Amino acid sequence: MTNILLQDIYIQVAIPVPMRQLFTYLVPNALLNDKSLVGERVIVPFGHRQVIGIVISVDDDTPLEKDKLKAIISRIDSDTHLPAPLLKLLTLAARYYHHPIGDVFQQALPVLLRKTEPPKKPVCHYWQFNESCEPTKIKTFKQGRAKKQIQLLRLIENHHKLTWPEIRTLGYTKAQLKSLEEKQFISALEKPIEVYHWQTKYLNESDKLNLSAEQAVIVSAIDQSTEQYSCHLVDGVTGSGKTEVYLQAMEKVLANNQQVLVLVPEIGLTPQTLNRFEQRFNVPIFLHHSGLNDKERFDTWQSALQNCAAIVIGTRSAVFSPLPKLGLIIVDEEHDGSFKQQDSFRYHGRDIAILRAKQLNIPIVLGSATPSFESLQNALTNKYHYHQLTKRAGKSVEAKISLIDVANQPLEFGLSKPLKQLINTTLNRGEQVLVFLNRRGFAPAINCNECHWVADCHRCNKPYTLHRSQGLLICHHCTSQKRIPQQCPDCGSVRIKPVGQGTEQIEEYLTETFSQYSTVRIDRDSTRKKGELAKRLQAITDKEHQILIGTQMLAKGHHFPDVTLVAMLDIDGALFSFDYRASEHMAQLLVQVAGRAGRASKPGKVIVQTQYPQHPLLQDLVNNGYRHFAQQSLTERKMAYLPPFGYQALFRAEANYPSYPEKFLRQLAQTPISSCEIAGPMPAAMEKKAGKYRFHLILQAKSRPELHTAIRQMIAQSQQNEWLNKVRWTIDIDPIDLSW
DNA sequence: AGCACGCCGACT
DNA sequence: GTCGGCGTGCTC
Repeated sequence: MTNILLQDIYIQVAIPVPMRQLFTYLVPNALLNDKSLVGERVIVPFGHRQVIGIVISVDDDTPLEKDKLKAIISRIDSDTHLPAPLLKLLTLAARYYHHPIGDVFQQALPVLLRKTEPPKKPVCHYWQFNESCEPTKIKTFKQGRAKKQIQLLRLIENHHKLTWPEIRTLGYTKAQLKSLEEKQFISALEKPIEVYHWQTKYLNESDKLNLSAEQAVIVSAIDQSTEQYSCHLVDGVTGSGKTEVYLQAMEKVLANNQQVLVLVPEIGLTPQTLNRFEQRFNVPIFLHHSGLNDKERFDTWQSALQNCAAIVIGTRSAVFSPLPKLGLIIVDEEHDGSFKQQDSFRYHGRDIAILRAKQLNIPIVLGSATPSFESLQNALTNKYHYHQLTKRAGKSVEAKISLIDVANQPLEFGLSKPLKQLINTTLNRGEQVLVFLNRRGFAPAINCNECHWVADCHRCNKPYTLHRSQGLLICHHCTSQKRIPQQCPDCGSVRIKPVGQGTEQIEEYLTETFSQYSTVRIDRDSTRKKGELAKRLQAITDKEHQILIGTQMLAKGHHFPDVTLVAMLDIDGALFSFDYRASEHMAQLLVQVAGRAGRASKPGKVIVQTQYPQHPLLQDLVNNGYRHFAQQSLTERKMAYLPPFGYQALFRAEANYPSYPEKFLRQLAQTPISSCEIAGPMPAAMEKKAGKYRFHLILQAKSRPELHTAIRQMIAQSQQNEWLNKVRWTIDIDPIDLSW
């Protein structure tokens, strides 16, 4: 390592370690060329190993001791150079969330960029119906027994072409595909992905709908601000035509040869969304979600970067797609909690999207039937353009919500008599019923009827959930499993019984009670298998089932026009939660579930079972609707300086011993800071989880700058904290779930 | 997060 | 005697 060969060029590199800093390196003369280093990946010596880092900036001087610096080993020169705006976005995000910058880059980039060898240029593999094969051969095949293959063939026929990721998401295997290919019903095609250029036939006009007056106003508002930042909140009930607004807003942007980014809450929604977009636009569309493997994700990333993708549809992390010609961002179901990452780098996909739109000077559209209170507040104070879609397409009416008081009446498996009667009459009319219970498993606990012993998970100190179909007790907090005990370990009694109801139990009960009808359950357990969710949803649409039971999975995206009765069994928990957001989430869930049901000719009805029918929150929601409810809650939050009127940060610390996290946070709370309130340290609502003891410290300020200054002071102080190395700790900016 | 260094227990 | 347990400290 001689310094003679080195020119005075110092680069700041983001290294994948959990440290809130950049590392400075020298660049040997031999590695300099006319390409800018900024945004490039480099291999650097780091401690006793070599790692891949990303160059954040280039300087010609450094305050560090120059002879202690190391030189980079090599540059990974390829076509994976990060565009400057994305680099800036990630740097800003790291600063805003006070998260280690190396980790921010690592999480935002596809895993394959962690490797030195970048995979080759993506090609698009797809399967197409073979027009030249004999119709008679197909006819006989379709009457045959290879059910899955027949379904798949039909799908490929209907879609003209399907790619492997799409086929896999729909629940089919490579084997089934190969088999169809061997029979020559379909053929595999591949083509290199090309740079996208606007073409006259990019739009399928025949698919286009006429806009209502309300919709037209929104579209023209967005169209008028294409060259500048503007945020549009589209507040519209289910079926009011939000998607059509998105599509027509995208039209101008695509015609302008720009790219569009669409964020959706979960993968469950992507195939549908893709379908609708593909029918309208003849442009390359790429998906980005957790169902893709590393190669596929990299393909999307690369295609976006090379301007081969016109539209990227994806979940939370798609907000970091490199889109050099991004012209519009759409965040669908913006209120959805899944936009917030709930571990390590706790960013909010929607908020990053807004930051990105501001940075690029482009419009962004947030859509929801139940906007988050933050967004509503921004709309009411004119930070966002607020658009309401009040009319449902066609003549359908919004479902009416009514309450059933269950405080003084016996329940059978969680269902009241009047509710059972309603279910019965609805089924007899030949209509479908949806029973909603946000608790999977058979029962949320089991206990001993003699000594009141409860089976608790020892790692979390919380009751095990009984999963009877699997014959197991499963802890929903740490996923640990245990056999069901035959005897009470305390008193030896065999009278061990389930307590309370979960979806599994309700399904069993309803199947027995209404045995002439078919029942289907939709929750994480019953849809674990790939394609199972799509299959069950299709079966519901095909009216194979009359009774639908499910958790909040049922509240997302899908519409069930033949469901005319929605029953919500247990929402009381949210009425008395210490978490001030619980009621917001309850209201959103209720309105979302209600929106799943009914159509013009058959309006839906929503029944909520509650012990507290007079509770002001419920009364307000039922009588005055979501928006009034939201405004009431916002008034209350304003008085208490709660978000969005105050700004919060949550420090979490955990360790294997209960005293460490508390001591660490107590010392952290001693940091001299101004204009911020500190609450805690207090044990987390789940003090013990997966064997670790957890404490919280909440910081609250009346302005963001004050909050960030205080956090910076506390981070600086934490270096001297004597318990620092005994705990793991993280910062959560704008925390949503305070319970863990 | 890795990875090395270092200082104590149960093995051939 | 030493293999390896994981506590501690460092990384431009």
